Amino acid sequence: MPGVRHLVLVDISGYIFRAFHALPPMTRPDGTPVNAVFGFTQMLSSFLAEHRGSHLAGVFDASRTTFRNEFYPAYKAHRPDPPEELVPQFALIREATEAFGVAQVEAPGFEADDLIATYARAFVESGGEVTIVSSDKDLMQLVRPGVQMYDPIKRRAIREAEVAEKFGVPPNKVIEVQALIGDAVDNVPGVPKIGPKTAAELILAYGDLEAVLANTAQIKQPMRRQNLEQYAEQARISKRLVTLDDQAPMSLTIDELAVRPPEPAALEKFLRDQGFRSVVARMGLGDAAGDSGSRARNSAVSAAQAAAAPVAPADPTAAPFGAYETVTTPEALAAWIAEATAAGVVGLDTETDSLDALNARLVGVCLATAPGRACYIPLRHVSAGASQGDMLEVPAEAAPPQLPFEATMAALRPLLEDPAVLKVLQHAKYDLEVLAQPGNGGIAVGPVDDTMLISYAMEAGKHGHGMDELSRLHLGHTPVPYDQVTGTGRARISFAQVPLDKATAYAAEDADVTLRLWHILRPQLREAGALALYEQVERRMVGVLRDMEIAGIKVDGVELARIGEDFVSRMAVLETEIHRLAGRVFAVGSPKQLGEILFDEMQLSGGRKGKSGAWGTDAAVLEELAARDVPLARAVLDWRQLSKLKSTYVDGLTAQLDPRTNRVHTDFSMANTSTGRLASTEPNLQNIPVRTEEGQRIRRAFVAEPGHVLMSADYSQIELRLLAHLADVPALREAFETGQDIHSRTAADIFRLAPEAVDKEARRRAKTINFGIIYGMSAFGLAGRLGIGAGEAKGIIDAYFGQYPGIRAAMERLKEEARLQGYVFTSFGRRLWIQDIGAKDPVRRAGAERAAINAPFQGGAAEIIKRAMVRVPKALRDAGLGARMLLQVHDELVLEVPEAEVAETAALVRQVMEGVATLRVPLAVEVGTGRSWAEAH
DNA sequence: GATCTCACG
DNA sequence: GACGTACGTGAGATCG
Repeated sequence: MPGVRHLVLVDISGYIFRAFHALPPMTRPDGTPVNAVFGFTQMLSSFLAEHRGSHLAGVFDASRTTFRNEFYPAYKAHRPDPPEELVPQFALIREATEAFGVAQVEAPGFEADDLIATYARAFVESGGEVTIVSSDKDLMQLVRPGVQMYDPIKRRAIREAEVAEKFGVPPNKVIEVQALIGDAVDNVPGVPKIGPKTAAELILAYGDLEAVLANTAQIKQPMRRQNLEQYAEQARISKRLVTLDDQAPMSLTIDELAVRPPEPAALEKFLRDQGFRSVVARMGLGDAAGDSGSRARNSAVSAAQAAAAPVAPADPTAAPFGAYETVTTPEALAAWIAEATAAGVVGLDTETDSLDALNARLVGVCLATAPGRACYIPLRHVSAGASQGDMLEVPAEAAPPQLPFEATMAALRPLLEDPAVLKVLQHAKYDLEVLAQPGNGGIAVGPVDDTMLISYAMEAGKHGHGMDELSRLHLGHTPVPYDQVTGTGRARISFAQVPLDKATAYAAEDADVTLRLWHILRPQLREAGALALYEQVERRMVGVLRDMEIAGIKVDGVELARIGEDFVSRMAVLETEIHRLAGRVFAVGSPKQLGEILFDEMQLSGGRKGKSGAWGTDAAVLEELAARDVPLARAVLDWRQLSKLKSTYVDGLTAQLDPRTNRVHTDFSMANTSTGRLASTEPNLQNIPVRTEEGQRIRRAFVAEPGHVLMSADYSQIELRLLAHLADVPALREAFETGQDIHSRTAADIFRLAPEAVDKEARRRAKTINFGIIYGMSAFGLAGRLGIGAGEAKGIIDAYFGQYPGIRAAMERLKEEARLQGYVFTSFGRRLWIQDIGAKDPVRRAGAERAAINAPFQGGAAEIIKRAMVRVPKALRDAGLGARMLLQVHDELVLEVPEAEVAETAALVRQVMEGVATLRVPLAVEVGTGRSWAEAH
């Protein structure tokens, strides 16, 4: 607010250590570690963008010894030296502070905390307000009216309520409580056996430390009373140690802390020297903010917004919902198009008769130009009574009045393709595919923002990203449910049959909600540190995946049918055999009946009941029985394999085949996984069989068009490379750098074998543990998988951590980070929220900790391949090559390549894929080609 | 609709 | 001392 004096005090010394431990290692191109510097610049830039005060200072610790050591020499005495990787960062952070134009405050003999106390007091006395940027509990004693704290990592304010939650007492009683508790890390002794709960209880009961000490006689617990009496003096010393001195010398006057604007050129130079291009872009410095298209858009948007601002600065949460217009005249249409063009940013939604974008018919289009202001343009509605079959030839008098399709799309095209008008959609890929179809206008919509992806870029794993959920979350509004408009089950009607008033209420609201969400979420990208991820990865993936889905992949349906017949006849033989071995006829596909036969009727041992009380009969159980010569188990395993392949792949894929092209088109979902991976549905083409001979036959049915081959390019050991990078394991780095077999190398290291002495079994064990590590596996889990005792497994794990000590530390760091913040980061800065990390149930919490360990590896790999997917199509175009990307399977890209261009394409694809990230280890890509996917692999 | 099972990385 | 035990997905079948 203008006129209010507001001092921001940044506890830089405190922040440095926390950022160093919270962030994954990062280095400058010259090898200097810079993760804390990066965290600091990122924090400072986003904090300052949001909360610029009138006065600003960065506060540092000047020296290790302070006035407290004079009366208590042990205070903070055995603090370890800062980690080697942190030392060079101190000076850089000073430079950063300078570059940001932030005044620096320090004083010999005083801690940063004392200076913060001093400046806060002085500033409040002068009538201003103070925000302390820190999460240090020792500063919480300073919170009071006019003084608040702000936790820069959790990004939340710390006021009286938060302090009371932490200490159980109000801020003015914090030092009393701390005096009793002490602090092991800082060597503040406190009173033995008194922890946070007891201390708060005592202080609440008696008022302060001296009152507690004066009334020990009343304390019922003998040990507690005795400790309080015996260590009274120690408690008094503790109180002096934790009490901040608000009369420290002030090296700068308050006036000298008045905010001065940073010098952009100096700041940009500093940031570029560190390689922090994303921070440069985020701060709008220099010319790093994306391609020319987005610049054109940005300027157009800001110009339009500036023009529109005095007219309708509608609050995205406050404007009323529901007053929408149905557009049925050319004049109204022209007015909406003009309004949207002038606004520069427009909410857009399409209504269709199918969720399958490639076969959907466009039924209507919605535009939203401001919160609460939206319209629906019906195009292909039919009479409510018309059945689906009538839709194409419905009598003209039966349809509601609406604009003609072709002319309307022609009128909309300039708007939808206007590079100066940003189109905002929820789940843009769907609408873009619909509109790209020739029968639906054949419009190439752009530029586009996608609220679903904006949300996903910031909060993957925290919640879903569907429109209804986002609307409830951010707007506090539940949109009209789709089912309420069309009905459900047998009574469900096509959207084309929905009467125009109901259709408008539903459809225009979607566009309205989408635009409102954009107004709220888009500005958050910057402060969430997710802007680069969104702009450079997620946003560009929309078009890439649209093209892949439209391309599809060819499947030999005739071959599939042959395979199916073979499977059916073999299943029949097996079924007869199974019934004979079981002694009676039963449904082989029923796990319930199978369990009863094996464990009740045949009385076999080794059965396990699940939580529902049913016998478990999964493959692990049956394999165990088969190994004990139970022929029924083997027969069922064989039957199940064929059954799975037949129903899911032979029949499932056949049903999805487009009969005109013999291709299947999957739908890649972009915002479903908690790790940043894609998922593939209807059909899922990311789980096509590969591991068994029978499964390979399915894969052989995926083929290239004549004159082409399929090319498979997959990242070799990408997650283990990320492990070597993230945990910085010299042995693993060396192995990857020199192209050794990573599992053999691990075997040699942990079993202490000469390289030539590593046999298959040793390698297999090492492989199991290597993968187990990135899943957070326990000794128990390893024992189960290796079929060895828990003791032996523990020995192997100990040997592993002994050889690769960085790994244990990295695992602990990830768990701690997740516990502290609720999320972890990938190496590329994506935030992945970990569900259940704060769960009371220890089993669920342990599961969440494993997820926290796995997430950066799975998520990091996902991000690497996404970056490659953004670059490969452009590289192919630039090189004049005719290959198309068809599929992504987590670490693999499948392309369809003209036969004559195989060698050139392979080299280019590999070069792009290997070059998308610079880790401490090289990326390696293996490329194969063949007529079928099986051969290419 | 919940549960089990199994296909993939 | 007991608990349960490797991460992330999607699809099909059975059963209540």
